Amino acid sequence: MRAVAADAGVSPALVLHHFGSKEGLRQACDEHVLDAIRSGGEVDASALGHVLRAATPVRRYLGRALLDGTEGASVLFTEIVDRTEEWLAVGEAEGWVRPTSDARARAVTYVSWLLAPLVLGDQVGRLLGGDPAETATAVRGARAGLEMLTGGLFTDDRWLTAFTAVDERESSR
Amino acid sequence: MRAVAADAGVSPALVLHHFGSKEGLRQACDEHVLDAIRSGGEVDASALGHVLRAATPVRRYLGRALLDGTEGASVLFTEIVDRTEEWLAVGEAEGWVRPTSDARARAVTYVSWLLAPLVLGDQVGRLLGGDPAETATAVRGARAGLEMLTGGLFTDDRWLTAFTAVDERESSR
DNA sequence: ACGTGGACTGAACGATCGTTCAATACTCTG
DNA sequence: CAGAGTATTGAACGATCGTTCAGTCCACGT
Repeated sequence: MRAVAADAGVSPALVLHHFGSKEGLRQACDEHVLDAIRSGGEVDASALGHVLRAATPVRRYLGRALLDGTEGASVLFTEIVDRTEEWLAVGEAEGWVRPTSDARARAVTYVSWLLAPLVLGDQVGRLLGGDPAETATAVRGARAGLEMLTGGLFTDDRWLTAFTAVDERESSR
Repeated sequence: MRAVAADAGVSPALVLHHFGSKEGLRQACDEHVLDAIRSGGEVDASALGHVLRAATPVRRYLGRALLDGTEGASVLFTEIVDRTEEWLAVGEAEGWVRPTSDARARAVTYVSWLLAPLVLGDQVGRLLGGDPAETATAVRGARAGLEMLTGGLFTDDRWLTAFTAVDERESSR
């Protein structure tokens, strides 16, 4: 509270006066960040660019909220997953998305992948180029990701079959 | 400190006696979690199973450490990325990994994808089945991920070209 | 001009935090 | 059994936390 007030150049008491409590301020921050993300058009996979280009503070805050399980963040996550699942279903029907055995799991995993560089932004940025706030860094990772999603990373299904074997061995134990 | 001591059934003073300070306890936790992960054999992509099956508290702690930029967690992240890049290079040479235009970015993105369900474990678990601690839930997501990496998600390169177009338009502005 | 309401502040309160310290209980070695 | 070292504790200290409150300053409608 005192740090926030100092950054804003006001007294701690004023922050309380406007937001009621610390929790009130936190909810206001949630709404602000969530609105900032949603305002980038419809919340679906096409928002990729907006999310990746989001300013670093917003990225950090969203990552923290997602991890802490904030109610607003959970709602946003579910929202993105639902729309992504629909979007992938359309693609499947139109033939530009491969069929899957578990549409829900694929949508959830896809979204978590989409959000991964966002949550792990500091780590990714550190290894991909000095400035984590630099857009070019995020773009570089995004291109690498799209390459993997287009045509795949592996040329055969050796890891998929290996995983299946391991999984069956584990679960039968 | 007091909560940790209460959970351990001892006094707060004893925790300080053993770990010196709160920071000392935190570093000890870092080492414990990191060792627990590393003990699952070599730290490379084959550790996928171990990481995914790690107990939920460890997962949560690692996620938080990764996000907070703990030194130990940063070292671990870099370590995994380096070994993954080597591993992918071998696969590329042997023909079971597709070539890429940016090996480093691909390794970083791959690792962040690997860690995503781990960091976002609560969200993923919530949408994939009631119990986030349940192994079956993580396995379901892992299979969906491997499917996407094997043969790809998209059947053509429409999104890759679309992304390239958007990126060039943005960067020329 | 006046007063009413909201923006805004400084000081303080109680709670909680990490930490210190003297003192006690316990467990070995000689 | 005596003694040394370790484990363990309760109480307290100072710092920081979110919050309260009485009061000041300022803008604006009548």
